[in-house]
Amino acid sequence: MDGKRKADPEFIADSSWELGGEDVENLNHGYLFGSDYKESSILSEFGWNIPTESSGVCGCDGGFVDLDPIESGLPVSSADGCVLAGTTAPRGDDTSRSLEPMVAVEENATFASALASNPSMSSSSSEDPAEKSTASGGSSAAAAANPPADAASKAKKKGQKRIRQPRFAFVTKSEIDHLEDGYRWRKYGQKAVKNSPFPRSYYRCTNSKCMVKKRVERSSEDPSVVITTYEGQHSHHSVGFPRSGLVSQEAAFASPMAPSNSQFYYPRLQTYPHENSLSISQLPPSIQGKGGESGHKGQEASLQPSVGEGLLGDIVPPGMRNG
DNA sequence: CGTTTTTGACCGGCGC
DNA sequence: GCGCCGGTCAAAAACG
Repeated sequence: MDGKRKADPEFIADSSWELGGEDVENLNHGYLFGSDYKESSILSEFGWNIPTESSGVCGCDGGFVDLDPIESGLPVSSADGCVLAGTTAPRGDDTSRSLEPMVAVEENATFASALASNPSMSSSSSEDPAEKSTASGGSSAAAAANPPADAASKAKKKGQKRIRQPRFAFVTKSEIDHLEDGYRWRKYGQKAVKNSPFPRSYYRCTNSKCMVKKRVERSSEDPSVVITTYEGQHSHHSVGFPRSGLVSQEAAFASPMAPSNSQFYYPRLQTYPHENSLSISQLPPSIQGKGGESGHKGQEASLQPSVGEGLLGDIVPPGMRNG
């Protein structure tokens, strides 16, 4: 009707990156970044200091994969199978705009923790436009006070092009779409994705002052893969997330995946026996290829500590939790 | 009763 | 210029 506010002019709608189909099968835990950014840059923007050395979270050789989808054509996978997905490689269809940084994580949790280990960041990163000031419209919930972002205001101007703000995408193998990350989110929309049978869900932080948004979708190629994209930084503390099972899980994951020199550690994963998902590495070909939807948990159960409800744990980028 | 989810429609950008 | 698509809003419904 009348007032529909248009999308924020502030950010470009670029959801171009996508997981490489089969390549994703190997995805266990790794990090991926679009060619546009370098991991450090991206992370920095979010206030995350993740070591980009060669060791990543996973035990694989290269936890971090700096991919250049565009040029290489992507999906990259490390020898160990760490890997990754490509980002926006021009699929030919349409969206081939920009890439977003992507991180692949194993089951839900890992990356969260990893990131969590680096708490030093101020949310004052440079531009975190309050995402969209457009929100002014305020939907029902949060829109109340959006960060003053002057820039945002300006950027929002119609004539101006939105500044593309860095986004951080995580690829997780989980049956749960919405992984817990310590913050409360309110779903404000869902849309069918063109090349995927799975819809994409849009979430916004419930904190009235926080404009952080999150996009969650499943890979069309591999239903068991969930792609979570964060935008913006939280301007408040997290509500807290479950930390039970921390020890055991941590240990379990740590061994196999955490490199000794890595700063990452696998934190607390919560175990939800019934909800659990599968470990990527152990996915049967059937699923990997796209076998069937991941319908029920337990399918493959897992040899690894499975985390049931998607728990990202402290995934929240430090910068986002500054409050 | 308050909050969150669902769902259809609208807006803007981009490609053709 | 037109059509497609992603992203968001907002009213109603559902849920705790």
